[in-house]
Parts: sequence; C-alpha cells; structure tokens
Amino acid sequence: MSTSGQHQFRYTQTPSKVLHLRNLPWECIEEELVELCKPFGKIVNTRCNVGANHNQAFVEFADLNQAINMATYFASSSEPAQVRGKTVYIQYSNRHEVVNNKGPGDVPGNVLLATIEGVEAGDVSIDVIHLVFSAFGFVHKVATFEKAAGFQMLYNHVGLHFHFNLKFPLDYTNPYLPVNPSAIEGFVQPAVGPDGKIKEPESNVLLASIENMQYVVTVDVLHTVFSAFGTVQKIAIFEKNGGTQALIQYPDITTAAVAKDAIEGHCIYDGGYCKLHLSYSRHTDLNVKAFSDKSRDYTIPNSTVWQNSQTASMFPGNEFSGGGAGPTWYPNTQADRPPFVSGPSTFPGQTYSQSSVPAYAAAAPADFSVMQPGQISGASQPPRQQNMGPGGASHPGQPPYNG
DNA sequence: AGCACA
Repeated sequence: MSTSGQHQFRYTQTPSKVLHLRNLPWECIEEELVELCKPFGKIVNTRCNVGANHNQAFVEFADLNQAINMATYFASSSEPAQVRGKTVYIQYSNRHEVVNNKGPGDVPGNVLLATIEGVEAGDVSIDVIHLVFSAFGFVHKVATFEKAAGFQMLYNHVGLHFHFNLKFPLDYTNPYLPVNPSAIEGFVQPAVGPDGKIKEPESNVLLASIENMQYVVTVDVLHTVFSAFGTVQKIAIFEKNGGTQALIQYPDITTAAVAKDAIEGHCIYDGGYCKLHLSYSRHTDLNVKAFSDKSRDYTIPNSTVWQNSQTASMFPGNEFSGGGAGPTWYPNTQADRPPFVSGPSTFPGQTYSQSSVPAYAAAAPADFSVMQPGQISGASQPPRQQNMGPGGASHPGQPPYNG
C-alpha cells in the first residue's frame, strides 16, 4: 500500500532529457521552440503540433542537465516561458527520447503526416493520396489511420503551407488503377458526385483556361503542375477568345478527375496570377506536335531525348517539326463549351499565408510548390529562362505581390 | 493546460 518514498506528485516527474511543452500557440513551429529552449542547451530533436489541438510539443536536449536547467529555471522564474506571448507550461516528459520529426542535423523528416478533414475523408483512398503526393516525387510508402478531427492542411518537408481543395467524386478501389491501361474501361462510367449531383462527362483530357496570365505559362510549366497527379501524356496550348487555354491529356479519367478537382481555381503563381479553371475536354487522344513551344507529346518513345535537349536537330521525326502548319488537333471542337464558371474568389496560397511562412516562400510561386524554380529545372530539364515565373530572369521585375 | 501514428 505505501509507496515507500516514491512520492509521485503531479508536478514532480522524474527528470528527462525530453521536455513536454503545452499551451503553445496553434501550429507552433520548430523555430519558435528552439528560440525558447536553446539558451539552456543543445537541442537534438523536437516534435511540435502534438496533441488534439496541435499545441503541445516535445524538445529533447543533448544532456539531461540542460533539460533540468530549463525546467527548473521556468519553475522558479517570475517570467513564465512564452511563445508568441502565450505562457508555455514545461514539464519533464515521461519519455526519454523524441521520436520522429528531425534528426540532429536539421535534416527534414521524410515522412509527412497529412490530416484529411470532412465527411468524405473516409473516401480518400491510399491511391488518391499516392497520386496527390507523387506530384512532388516518388512516394515510398503510404499508410492511413483514423484519428480525431484535424486540420485541412498539408505540410510539406520544407515547411511551405499549401492547400488542396480536394473533392473526390469517385470511389477508388483499384490499387493500381492510375497506371494500368487495361483498367481504364471500367472507369468510363458516368460520374455522380458524393452529393448525388451529376457531373459533366468526364474525360482523360482536361481543358484548362488560364486567367490573369501575367506570366508566361509554358508547356513545361503545365507539365510540372499536372504531373503532380499522374503521368501527363500530351499537352497543347492555344489561344481562344483572346485568352489562353490548354489541353492536358492523362492516360485515364481517374487521374484527370483527381487533377481537375485538386487544381481547379488554383493559381500557378502567387498573387492570383495564372489562375487555372478546368473542365473536361471532349478529346480523348490529342493529336499534337510532338515537340513545339505550344505542344508536347510525352508518349513518343524517345521523348526523353527532347527533354534533355533544346535543339530541334535532335528530333528524329522531322515530319512533325517541319512545316509549321500548326497543331493538328482542332480547338474548335471545344467551341460549344461554355466559358468556365468563375471559381472560388480566394486563393489558397493567400488564405493560408501567415507570418510563420519562411521568406523563401514569398520569393517563389506558392500555390503549387512544384513550381519552385529549383525543382522544375532539376526534374528533367536544363534551366530555361523562358520557363521562369515570377522572379525569373526573363521578367524585368518582381511581380507586385499584394501582401 | 497534462505526453506523440496504426
């Protein structure tokens, strides 16, 4: 019955190198933790946004005495520990190491935790998550689990905030559906949205209208954006009614549907520039020039040759590049399509901009993180100034970011 | 304001 000297008060846990911090401001970032804790010692690991409210954190010091220093200092200080003006309560954690997050060398974690909000969140399959995140590189593993309500935000590994307005009209059950052509036929069924309303006829080809095109949108830029959701087979850019439109062909409807719903209303560049409005095209297979500044066919076997070289002389099929007779597909088949209905009036990139966004986020297009210059040139392309968006060398000045 | 993914 008696605890024989083990008087375990609530406030006197056994010391640990790991401190548990609570009552942090919402979505407190690691840098704020480090600011608070580093005067007391070397921080080897942190984990923030813990708990249902994302307002708890763990900080692991290199040495136990450093953690004790901090805990005892604030236990007796007249000035409480604060982050963003909020009092932070500090105790020893009941664990002795911080799992996950960062390693000692500020190495970003390679595992992302994504929280999906909404009543249809359960319909979001692993395949869809895989599609979305494949936009930014090879996805090694995906796992899902149930948890309490969270936040409709995704955090990428460099801390940029971006936001997909995802709606998933289909029931994805086939794990290999996006890349298996033989499975396509099964998915040409007319689509009914989760709320029961009929959608326009789906297609594997998307028609994109580019609004407020203050900056050049090249085939390469579109390829980067739309490749986020699967293999892009063909792209064609053309002018229509004084505006710029593009057709983007995926191998299957499913991929196009995911891309359409994810991209619709988003801007390629921060500040509302190059806003994309998407609808389904009537086309199913574009007949485009294999390589021109307005079109690209990525399905030609040695297309990688072109992507690694800007010289048309490398191009083996001169019958396509010669005449300059213009595209061989027919944009006027789109003529009966109504212009896009105006999309959301707010841009996610602006909605979620906040003071914690690092400076480089403002210097790069923010809506699609794939549009960072480093990534676009690193993929398969040599750097091309023409492809640069805001900040690129082909533009004399910075875009007037409003913010 | 009270301990983290299955």
